Amino acid sequence: MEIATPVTTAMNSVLQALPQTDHQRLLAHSEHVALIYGEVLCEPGNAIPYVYFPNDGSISLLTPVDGHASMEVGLVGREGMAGMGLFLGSRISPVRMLVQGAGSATRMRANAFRQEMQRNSALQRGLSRYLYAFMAQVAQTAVCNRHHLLEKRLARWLLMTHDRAPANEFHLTQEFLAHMLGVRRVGVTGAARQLQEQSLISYRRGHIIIHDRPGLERASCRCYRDVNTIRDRMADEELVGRMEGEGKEEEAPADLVDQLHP
Amino acid sequence: MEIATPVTTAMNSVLQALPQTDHQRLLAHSEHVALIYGEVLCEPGNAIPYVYFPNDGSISLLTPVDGHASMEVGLVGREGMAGMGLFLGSRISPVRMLVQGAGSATRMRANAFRQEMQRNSALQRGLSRYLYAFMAQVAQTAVCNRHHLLEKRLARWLLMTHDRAPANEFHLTQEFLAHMLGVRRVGVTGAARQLQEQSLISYRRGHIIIHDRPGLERASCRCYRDVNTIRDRMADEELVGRMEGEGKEEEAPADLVDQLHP
DNA sequence: CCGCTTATGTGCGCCCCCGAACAGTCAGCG
DNA sequence: CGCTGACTGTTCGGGGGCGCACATAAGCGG
Repeated sequence: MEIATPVTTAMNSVLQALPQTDHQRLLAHSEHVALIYGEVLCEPGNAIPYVYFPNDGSISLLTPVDGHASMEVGLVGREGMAGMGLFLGSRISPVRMLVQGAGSATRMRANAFRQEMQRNSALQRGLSRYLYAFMAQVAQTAVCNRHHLLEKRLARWLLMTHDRAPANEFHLTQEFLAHMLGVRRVGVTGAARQLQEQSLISYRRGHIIIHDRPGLERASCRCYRDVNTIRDRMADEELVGRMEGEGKEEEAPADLVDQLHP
Repeated sequence: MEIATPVTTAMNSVLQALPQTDHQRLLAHSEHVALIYGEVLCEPGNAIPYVYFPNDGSISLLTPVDGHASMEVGLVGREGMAGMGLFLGSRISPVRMLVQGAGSATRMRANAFRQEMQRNSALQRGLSRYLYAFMAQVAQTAVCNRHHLLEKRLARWLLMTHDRAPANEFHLTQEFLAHMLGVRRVGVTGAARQLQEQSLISYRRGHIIIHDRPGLERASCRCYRDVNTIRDRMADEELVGRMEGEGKEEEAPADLVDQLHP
């Protein structure tokens, strides 16, 4: 199951999965806000003012490098929440939170969230599951940065953004893209042109249109699929867990040699 | 505060921070095991048989790339636990768990851990805090992979391993190192020689000796320091939180332009 | 229609790292 | 003592991405 193709009336998945009463109480302490392209919701090292549950659009999490530059390590859409530091017991964000795809979100003040979280075990479970998937995303980004060509990474990035966007087209400059991917703008120019020559996308002065999603998936590295697989497996496991209770354990050791010399 | 220089009689920090009664009950369901260099504790996609609380030595977490190769995204020593998937509600590990520095650990079966975790809120808090620091480590690895030269990344890796090792020297081949860093072995040969020429380390047939730790820190990229800073800030925050209860919030928006054109 | 800003495109030299193949060297063991 | 396997060192061409500088073009306000 994918995040599904963009729809106009989306709703945050974490909130949606909550029992009705929990959901209502949480909404009572929240507000609905627009996410504006380029807006910075929190700087690294600062206290987190709000947590955000995106409905559509997406929030990019950026880690600083060498004190000044910064690049994307994860992307939050309606499948999750931005401000997970609070969930883990810190008021301080280690990352920059940047609106990368315009849209809307439900937001909640830090203190309200902390209180709600303590008494709402369904919310805890939902966010734990999300965190598992998110960590897989960050880890995959780490290896992807190291191994894959820019063109494939760009394709993956566009797919991830498209999954979380309300439409097939969105505002997005090459300068911005270069910043996210941690490369030069001219690098993006070249990679984007190659995707355009394959009729997968088209772009024009900060406006990108996705034409051929399946083609884009083929042009992307496996990381896109692998991250989705891990997320969906987690979701399946949750369902099974609810139905049959506790499962059984399993051993699975091997040796390094198998990896180094397959 | 650093992880501190290696000592012979170390104890896992997460366990140590628990109240006496919690600690005892947890140990009653655990066992002490040796960590053997090169041992694979869990393969990605498999059920997690045990969680490990290292006392000394370290466990490397590896994410697969393109289905076969895999490289390190995080390192677990006595500051944490391996098998965090269980903490987040999944029985399945998304990463390979590989013993990278020989030593010892306290381990616990998956089911026992899940039961203990549910009723032990001190353990939950401790692991949440650790997870926060660990996520920062993974995120930093992602940007580090993208931006920093091999020599600096190697220095960082050696420092991280040294922090978690019981001695100033440890078994470690260049082939292994190349695997962790996601580069060719010959690349490691060159980078390691440069560190050796600066008298920071010496190595010989799978045996590395750290000679000049401060020098190694200077040769490393800032990522080493930055990750430690985040971890320590989290620890401080926890102490303050315990003493004065709830704090106050803070706003901190800015604009992307500040980042792109500082 | 003009000029300014923003966004995209091109060219050039450079260098780190890649892939592959091969040579040297130490350790352990029969 | 010599064999064998494991570990380290060297070389070569190639290419992706870098930093820099400059050229073009689309939007926008006056």
